[in-house]
Amino acid sequence: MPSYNKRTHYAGTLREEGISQQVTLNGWVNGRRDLGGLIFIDVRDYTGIAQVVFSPQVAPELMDLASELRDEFVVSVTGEVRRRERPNDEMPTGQIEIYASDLRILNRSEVPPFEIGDRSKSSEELRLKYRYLELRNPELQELLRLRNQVYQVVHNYYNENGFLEVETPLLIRSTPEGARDYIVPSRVHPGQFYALPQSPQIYKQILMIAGYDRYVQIAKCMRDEDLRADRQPEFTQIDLEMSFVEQEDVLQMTEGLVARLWKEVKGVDIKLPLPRMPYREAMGRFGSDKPDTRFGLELQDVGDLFGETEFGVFSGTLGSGGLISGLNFKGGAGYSRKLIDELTEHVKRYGAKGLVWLKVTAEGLEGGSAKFLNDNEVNGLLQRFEAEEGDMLLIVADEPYTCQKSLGALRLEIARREDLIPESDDMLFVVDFPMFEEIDAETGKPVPAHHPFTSYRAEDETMLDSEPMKVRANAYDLVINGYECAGGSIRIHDQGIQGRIFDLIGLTKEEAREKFGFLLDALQYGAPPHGGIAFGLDRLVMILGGTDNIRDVIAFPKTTRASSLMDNAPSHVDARQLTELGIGILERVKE
RNA sequence: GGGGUGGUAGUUCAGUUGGUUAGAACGCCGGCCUGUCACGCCGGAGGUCGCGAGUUCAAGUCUCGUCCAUCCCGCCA
Repeated sequence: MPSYNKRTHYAGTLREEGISQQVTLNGWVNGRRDLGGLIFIDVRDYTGIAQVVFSPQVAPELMDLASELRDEFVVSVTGEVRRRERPNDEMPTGQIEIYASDLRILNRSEVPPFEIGDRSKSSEELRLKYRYLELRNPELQELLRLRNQVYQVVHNYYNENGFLEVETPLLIRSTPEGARDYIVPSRVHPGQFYALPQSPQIYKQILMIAGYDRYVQIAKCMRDEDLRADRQPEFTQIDLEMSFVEQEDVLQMTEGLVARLWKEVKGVDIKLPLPRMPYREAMGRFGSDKPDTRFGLELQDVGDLFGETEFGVFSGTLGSGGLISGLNFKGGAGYSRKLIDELTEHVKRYGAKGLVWLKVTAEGLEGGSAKFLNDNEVNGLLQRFEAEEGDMLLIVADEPYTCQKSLGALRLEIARREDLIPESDDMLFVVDFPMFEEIDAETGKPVPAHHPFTSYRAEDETMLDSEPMKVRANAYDLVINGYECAGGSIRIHDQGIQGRIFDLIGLTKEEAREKFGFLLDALQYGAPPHGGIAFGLDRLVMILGGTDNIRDVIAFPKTTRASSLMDNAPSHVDARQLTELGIGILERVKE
C-alpha cells in the first residue's frame, strides 16, 4: 500500500463528463485563494491544472491542513468532481472543480525564486540557474512535447523508408578541419586525446561503404565555437545517408519528412516539391544563402545603370569588379536621418563601407548622394525599382559578396522593424552551392566551402583547374523561414577524383592520409555512390514551436559562454585527475 | 577576439544635477474574510545598489578595471 492515494486522473483532462466521479489528483499547488472559510487551490500536473475546493461542509477536518498549502507543495487530493457554481471559461477544466475529502501533503517547497507560470517575468539567468523550476512551466513543457513528437515522426518516417538506425561513437579521432573540437583526454594513452564529434560525417560514409544502404541517427554533435540565439555548443542532428542516389533522391526524401512533420505536428499541408533555388539566385535576390522568402524587399543589381557615372563611389566600385545593388524600401521616405543612420550602422556591421539612400519625391531623388546622379541614372533607378513617391532606395556598392550579404541583412532588418514578416512558414532548397569559398591569398589554392568529400557538378569538371570558383558542388541546404535547417551533399566515391580534389586544395598525399586515412582506405574497397543530409533538429523544433530561442527547445541548455548555470559546468577538476591524465594547466598570461 | 544592451529588496523595475533615512508593484510573513480564479482588506519584515579600485567633504549616480546574462559581427569544413 502506498502511503498516499495514487492518481486516478490527470488534472488537465477533467471535463464535465467526470461530474460526480470520485477522483484523486497528484501534483503541485499552482496558486491558492484562501477566503478564510473556504479555500481554493489549483493543482497542476503534467497535463494542466484543475481547481480544488476545501469546504467546511464537506471536510471540516481538512481546513487547517489546507491553509498550510503554498505554491509548489506536492499534494495528493481526493474528492468528488462537481459542476462549478461559477464556471471559468478561460480554462479547459473551468466547468468543474473537485470537492476535497482527503488531502495529503507529500512534500513542502521553498518559496520559488520566480513565478513559474510566467517566464517573461524573470531573467533568463535566473531561470537557467533554476532550470528544474522553469521546466515546470507549461510553455516549456509544450515545446519539449513537440520535440518528442518530432522524434517519433523521424523514427517512423525513416523506418518506413528502409533506413537503419545506427549509433556512431562519441569518442572519436580529432580532425583539424572545420569547427573547433571538444577534446577528451585518454587516461590509457597519456598525452593523447579523443574528440567529440562535430557530426557523424565520416562514420555514415563508412556505413555506406559497408553496404548498409540507408542510415539515419538522431545524433548529438558538439562544436566548440561561439554561440548565438540559434546555436548551442551541443546540439542534435537528424543525420542520414543514402547509397546509389543522386541529389534529387536526397531532396525528395528530405522534403517528404518536412511535409510529414508539418502535417502531423501542425496539421498543415506543405505543397511538394519545394522550390529549388540556385545559390547564385538566392544571393542575388535575397542577399543570403538562407533566404527568408516570406516577404519582398528583393535586391536589384543596378550596376549596368552606372557605366559612365560621375559618382566616384559607384565608378570606383565598378572599376574594381564590385557590385552595385540595392532594394526599394516601399514607403520608407518618412525615415528620419537618425533611423537611416541606424540602417547604415547595420550594413557596416556586415562589412559594407556605407549605405547610399535616396528618397523618392515628386521631383525625383533626394538624399546626400542624389546630386552626383544625372537624369538618366535617376530615371533608370526609378524604373528598375518601380519606385513611387514616398519610397526610399537603399544602395550598397562594394565587393560583390559584401554587397549582397550586407543588403541581405538590411532587408531582414527593415522587415523586422516594419513588421513585414508573415506568421506562415516558407521553405525551399538552396542548391548549386559553389564548390570553393575563396582562393587562399597565401597558397593560391581554393578553399573548399564544405568538407573535401563533396562532389561537384559533372558538367563543371572542365573548370576545376581554370576557374575553380565557378565550379558548383552537389551540395544543398534546406531553408525554412530564413533558418538553415538542413544541409548535405553528394559525396565523392571515386578515389581518383578524391585525389584530384586533395591535389587542387593543396593537400599532399601525406597530409590527406594523416587527416582522413581510414576513410581513404575505405574508399579503395568499393565505395558506392552516396550522399546524405543532416537536419538541425533543434532549429526544426524552434520553427515548429514558434520560438526564436534555441534554449527554449533544449531541456538543459548552456549560456552564450557555454556554461550550464544549473550545475556549474564546466568546472575545475581534482589535481589527481589531471595527474592521472598527464595534464598540467598553464597559467594564462594576460597581455 | 570586437560591438550593443542589461545587472538596485525574493522577483520585475524606478531612482532627477553626485547630497537627508534608496522607493513602487508583485511575492513573502501575520491578522480578517464562505465562491475565489491576478481573490479582497489591514499590518509587517525584507537591500553587499554584480565585484574591485579611483575621484570627491559626499558615489546607486562620475572614472577605470573586472565578472555574469543577453543580442549581433568574426567564428560555426
